[in-house]
Amino acid sequence: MSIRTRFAPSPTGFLHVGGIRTALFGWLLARQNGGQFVLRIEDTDKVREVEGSEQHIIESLKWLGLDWDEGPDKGGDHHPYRQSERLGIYKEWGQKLIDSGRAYADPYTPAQLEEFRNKAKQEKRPFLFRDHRPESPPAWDGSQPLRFKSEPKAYQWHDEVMGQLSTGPEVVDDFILIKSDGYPTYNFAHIVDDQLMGITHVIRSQEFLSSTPKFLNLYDALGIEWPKFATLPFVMGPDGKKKLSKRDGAKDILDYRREGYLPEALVSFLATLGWNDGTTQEVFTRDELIQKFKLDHVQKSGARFDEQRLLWMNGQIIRGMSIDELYEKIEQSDKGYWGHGRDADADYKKAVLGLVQDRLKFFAELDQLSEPFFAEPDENSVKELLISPPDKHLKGVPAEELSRILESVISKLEQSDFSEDDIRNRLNELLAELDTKPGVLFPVIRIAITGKSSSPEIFGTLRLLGKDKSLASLHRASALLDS
RNA sequence: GGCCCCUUCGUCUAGCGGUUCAGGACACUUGGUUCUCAUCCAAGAGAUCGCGGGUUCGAAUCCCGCAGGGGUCACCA
Repeated sequence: MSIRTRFAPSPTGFLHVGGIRTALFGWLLARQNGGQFVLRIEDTDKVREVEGSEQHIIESLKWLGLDWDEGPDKGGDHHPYRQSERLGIYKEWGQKLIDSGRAYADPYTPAQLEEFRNKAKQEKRPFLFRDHRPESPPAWDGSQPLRFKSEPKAYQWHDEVMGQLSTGPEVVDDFILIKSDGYPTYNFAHIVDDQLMGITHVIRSQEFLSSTPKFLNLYDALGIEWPKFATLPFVMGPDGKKKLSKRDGAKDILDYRREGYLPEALVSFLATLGWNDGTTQEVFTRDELIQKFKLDHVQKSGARFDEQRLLWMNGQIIRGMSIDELYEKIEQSDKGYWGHGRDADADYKKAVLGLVQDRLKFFAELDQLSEPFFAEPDENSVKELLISPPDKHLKGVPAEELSRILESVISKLEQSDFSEDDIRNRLNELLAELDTKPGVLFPVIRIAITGKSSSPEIFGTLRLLGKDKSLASLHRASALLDS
């Protein structure tokens, strides 16, 4: 039988890395077995719904390359894929349960319920709704909540990640199937839909673990065979204590796109957050993941989300690309990353990439790193950096000395054909002639031509800037020192 | 509070009874790559495997307690 998994977010805002990882694992499982991945929107809570969420979720998944075979935007054999469009189905299934004596109308008001709860609390015993089952419940007319009539028993089941699990009958209680507004609860709707949609593996995060026995009781009442369960541990926030949440500042996954992270990096990072293939491999391509991913290698404990590691992984992938690949990626993502170089010539931009690739960790840094190649150095920065240099080699070198060095550089480079080799040779000559250290000469040149205290290596930078611009900048710096 | 889950370097993890006084990666420190930042390469520091009992010739690995953390007990998902 072919594997079918689903990702079933509720449209209550954006997706963060936690949600994406759940989607990713389901997607991987489906793809590696030639199965299907279904996207279902669980929009049964009209109060919490946030407009535009569905589109946002779809965009996030698409960006990461997690494609689905059936979903609200593309249909499928089990449509519709929005729960709000399936209300008739839930009603029908609710009726089935009433008919078989496994559901009843809940006659209590919220105030009455509250009273039951308080009383239980005072008596220091757990509250169970089934202790208050009405003797002769009213006929269900849709205005009352429809409740599941549970048959408490101890359960034992297998979880693909957590292993063997068990609980006693005390956790199985009567819960609401359909709310008084006519919408089903998650507890009911997901079971009906998973069944109807032929979902074979229910992959979800840990907060549902303790509800599972209730679900099992409902599967049994409906005569449905249990699917396989895979419960994923939480992705923890930076403090390592609590699960990552929007409340505590978890970022929208599309923020990473904005900052110029690569989907390949996010996918690899998220997959290895709580999973590994047992080797020392750290970065995986999508295809490798599809091939190697195993649910039983998933960690049981929560993993902290470490943005440092993501940054490193993104840099790794950027460095692994050819210049043409890198160029295309940036063009496709957002030309705005170029900033000052937005309108420059493609070949020139590629040459710039050749120099900055090694220090580029995410695309949003590109403007800052590449600025010297597109804009004249800022005079104030040049002045500042030469007169009170943070550079340890330059510290204490008198202005007259710097001025003298700059003039020698100018006269030396005026004779150069500005090939990289020639520049190197001539500057090496100059080092010998002036009896200065590279630690002094090179920073002076760097500051003069870039206005920055750090930049790519000096010979390549000079070559790419070209003779005219380089000399002009050197002249300007020299004049600044003299003034 | 009841129930359930979890517990190896700061972080992500390898490890599934012996070849491990615990291996890799991120981060950190130091050195090298004519200069900076970065990359790359080396090296270094960093975990008495939550604690206490067992079982065993032998335990991070099996069993039992305890502690700590988390989750859940909604007409939210």
